[in-house]
Amino acid sequence: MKIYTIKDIAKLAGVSKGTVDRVLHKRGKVSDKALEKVNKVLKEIDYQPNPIARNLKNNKVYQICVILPNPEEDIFWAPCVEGVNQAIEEFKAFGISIEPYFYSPVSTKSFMKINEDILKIAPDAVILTPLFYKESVEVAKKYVSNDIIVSTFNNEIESNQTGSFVGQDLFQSGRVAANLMQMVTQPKSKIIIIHIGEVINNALHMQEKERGFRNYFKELTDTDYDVSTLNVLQSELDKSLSDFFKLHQNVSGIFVTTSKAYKIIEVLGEINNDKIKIIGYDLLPKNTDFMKNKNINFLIHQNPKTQTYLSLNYLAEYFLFGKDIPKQKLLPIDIVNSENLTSYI
Amino acid sequence: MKIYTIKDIAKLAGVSKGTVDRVLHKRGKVSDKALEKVNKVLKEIDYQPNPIARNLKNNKVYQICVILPNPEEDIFWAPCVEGVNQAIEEFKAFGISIEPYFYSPVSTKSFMKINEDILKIAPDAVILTPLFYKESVEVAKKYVSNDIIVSTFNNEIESNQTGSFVGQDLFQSGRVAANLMQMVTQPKSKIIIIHIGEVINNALHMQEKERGFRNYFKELTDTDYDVSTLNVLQSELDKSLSDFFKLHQNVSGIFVTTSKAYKIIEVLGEINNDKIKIIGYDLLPKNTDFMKNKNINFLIHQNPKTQTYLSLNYLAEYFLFGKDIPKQKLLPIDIVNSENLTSYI
DNA sequence: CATAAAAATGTGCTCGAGAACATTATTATT
DNA sequence: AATAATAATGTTCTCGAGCACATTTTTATG
Repeated sequence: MKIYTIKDIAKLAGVSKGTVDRVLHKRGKVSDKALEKVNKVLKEIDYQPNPIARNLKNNKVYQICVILPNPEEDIFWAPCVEGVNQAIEEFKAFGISIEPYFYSPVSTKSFMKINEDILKIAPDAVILTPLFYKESVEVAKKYVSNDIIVSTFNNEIESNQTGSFVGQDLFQSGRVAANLMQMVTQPKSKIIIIHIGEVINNALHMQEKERGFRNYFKELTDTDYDVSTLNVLQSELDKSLSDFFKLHQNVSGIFVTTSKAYKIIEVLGEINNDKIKIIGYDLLPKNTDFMKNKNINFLIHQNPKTQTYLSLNYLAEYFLFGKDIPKQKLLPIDIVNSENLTSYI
Repeated sequence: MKIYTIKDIAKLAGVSKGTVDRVLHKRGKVSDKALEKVNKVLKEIDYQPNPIARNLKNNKVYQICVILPNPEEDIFWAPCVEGVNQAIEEFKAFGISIEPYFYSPVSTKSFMKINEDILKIAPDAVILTPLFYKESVEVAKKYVSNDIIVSTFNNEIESNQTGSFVGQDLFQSGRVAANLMQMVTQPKSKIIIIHIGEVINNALHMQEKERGFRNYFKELTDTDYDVSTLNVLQSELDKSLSDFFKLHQNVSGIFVTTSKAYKIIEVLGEINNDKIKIIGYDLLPKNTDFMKNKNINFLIHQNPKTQTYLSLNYLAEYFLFGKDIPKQKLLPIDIVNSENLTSYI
């Protein structure tokens, strides 16, 4: 394998490297004769500019801001910080500066405040999780009009996003949960979908999961399951759940659409012990603990760490080597049980 | 964020960049006074050499050979070729030359032949799958003594390997299968472990999976399952299986330790239709087809493409940027059902 | 045909690390 | 104290791409 350089091409074409450069970058001022000579050589060889040399001259420090809900308020976001830290370590020697910024997941105000601050910093790119949909669309627009690349992860926004979206197909992940639920319960069972939130928000992602879950059972023509939905605030879970159980007996499966499945066990008590099958999301320590004692049957891993790291990786490779940023990357929907749990953490 | 260069350090320490370089690389010929001045500066700042500039001078083309069983003879290896091709595309501009070589998975002779050829080529690194254990240990030793880095994937060898091993914890993956089997069958069920091979070989990996599978059921004190093992040649499967079923009635689960689960359905016929639960390995087209019509319940994804790509990635980053090669990387044990299948391919 | 204007082409510098080579300072020996 | 020997330090070149600038060639105009 021979690596061709601009100098090689110049020699082969019988012109100077300046001319080759003008042809490669279509900067004009090249005679038809020279153009032809260079193009002929380019057709014969497979020239690819050395990405390392190309970058050397460009000794700019690129700045990327990652805007995250504070993991101290919602531990779900903690792995994202790990992803950020990993990327910081990996890319700092290449002149990529990455900084995390935290807002309160229950306060749109704090979210807007952080974004204003970051607009003033004027980084080269921002990565954000559109927890608050409307506000996110709004700030994304502002960033883009200031030539700041916007990448999103976890939740998508329908907007003229300039970076990537990294996440999961939530509808499909609902179907995955449904398939698992079918496997571990008997036909005609009673199943509850529970949305547990810290605030009552317009969370599209919960609805998508429910849609997928119900869609799967709707397709099963031979058996019919009794699926109902419960929408509760985390703080009111205790009362809501016992009220619900008074009305509905013999529940055999619970699908929790958020990362709060452990709350269910805390309320039901560990006495449940595999009578009611539970499927939830995310490998929070509390969830995995309950998984180890078989109180939670399956968890769907949304891989927040990889989501964050990958988003950063795309931006870094774009800045450093001019690689394309993929518009959308859907991560695998990982099914976790008590046995493959450790292989994911 | 300020990126410090050798020049910066030289200026701060009041010496020339030659002296700084000598300190950094411990090449001696530095007075105590100068050493102290430079070290003081180095202690204050976080200097990391620009990996890009460092590599620029070293315009060597690194050669990596990937030694694979021929995917035309066993389609399991086809994704590995994809992984190789992806790596070729990604790294060729950086001066990393990657070439796949194929041997017959049923012929140790062809394996040895390929390795002799590659020893003559004398690449910088080889990646191989130790399908034939003894022979692999032998060739690995030869490579290492010729200063050729050896990485392995899929199967590990206990040898003075100089590169990485990328694979899965096979014992644990057996446990994963067992947990799934328990979920989809009733207590006291009859379960068969089937090893289907193209040749009767000393395949450690099948045994590891069986060990894990049995280990899980042994731990269940409250219920006891009837687990038996069947070791068959692919060509004799039809007869062996019907013989087995004559002796054993009411089998409710089959765990296939290789990628040949589809063979079982081909023999049982699609009439089986969920009576016998089947768990197997690997997303071969034939397996995934049977998964879509719910004839196979779960597949464990060994991610051969990622295994190959990752092995190459480790080597590339080692050659290009001097990163450490991790000794061992265990990939997640992915559980695949009909719904998350597409998210993996 | 001379000269200016424009177009085409070539040259040389930059980036940061690293090392060969050149130069200066210090020590040893007579 | 003069000179050689050695140690210490500084200077300069390399790598490939890219671009500013210098130089040469071609075309236009009187």
